[in-house]
Amino acid sequence: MKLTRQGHAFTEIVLEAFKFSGLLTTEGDRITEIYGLSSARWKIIGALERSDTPLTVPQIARVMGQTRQAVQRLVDIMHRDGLLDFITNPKHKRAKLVTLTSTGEGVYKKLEQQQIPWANQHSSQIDEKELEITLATLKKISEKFEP
Amino acid sequence: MKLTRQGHAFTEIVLEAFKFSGLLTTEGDRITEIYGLSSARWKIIGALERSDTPLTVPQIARVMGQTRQAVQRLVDIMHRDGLLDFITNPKHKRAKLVTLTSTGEGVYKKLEQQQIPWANQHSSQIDEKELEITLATLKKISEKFEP
DNA sequence: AGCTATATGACAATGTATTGTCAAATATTT
DNA sequence: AAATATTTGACAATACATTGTCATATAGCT
Repeated sequence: MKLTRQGHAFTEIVLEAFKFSGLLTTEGDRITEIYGLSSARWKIIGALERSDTPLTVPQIARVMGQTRQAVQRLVDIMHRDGLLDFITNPKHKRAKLVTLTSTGEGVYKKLEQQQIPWANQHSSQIDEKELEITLATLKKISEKFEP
Repeated sequence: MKLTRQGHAFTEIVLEAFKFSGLLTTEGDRITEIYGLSSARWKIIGALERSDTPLTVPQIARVMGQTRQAVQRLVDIMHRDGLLDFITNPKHKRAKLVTLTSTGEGVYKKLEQQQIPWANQHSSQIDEKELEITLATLKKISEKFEP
């Protein structure tokens, strides 16, 4: 059996996504270092900020496409570090809702101030239409693998 | 400061790439499990197969966008498991060239037989042009972060 | 209401990846 | 040719992430 033209492009996209993810993680680690954070922890904060409502640990995990155990570990550390807080969940006795403390908010705002020009700069040379297609295509593909 | 429209799309692409990478790793782990492999080890084999010439550990790492230490660790394990071999590098006394053993070749062929229909199937519903744009865009962005 | 299935937190084991350091090999500069 | 800088393998420490298991909470079904 042979790869179709689409199958070939798909395969290359997969490999490029792995590489991209690794490079971005390094970049994120670099940006967040001075705040004692990391890419992984930044992503947790980002997921909370981007959500309209407070989230439980498993909900954060689903948004991020990760396991709840991985997220739980990070959330516990960040709680210990004073970045996150747990509030009672009226819907569930065990699954508390995770929120940002004011410290966590502060760090997020600082990082946002760096992230915005970073994103603007790195995307300025690329056609907007192409970026939209890339995003839509990645989402379309991702969906197929969501549990 | 605010995100430009491009900056916004860029940011979403970054988050989607993280998610995509995680989901694919899970998928790859599932596919390779019966051969005693994993996504990470499969990627090593793939990098060797895709290259015209034998590669050293640091070269594999650069292709994959990872650190040489991470790759070295996996290569050593896979050598111990009989999947890879080291051959003398005329250009460098320490940096040996990594090659696939016949066992490693065999596993790769088996995995390829699964990967090809997998890639064809998941990409069949998506416009080829969109896939090409996605790949080109990801590559364009990735470049900016290569060390 | 009671029973079953699923979701969650806690804990442990393992795999994956980065950072840091050192000595040896190679490349570059002077 | 010699001095200096970079690359590489080896080793260690740490961070990140998945899988598996158990007890408990919730949801769904009969």
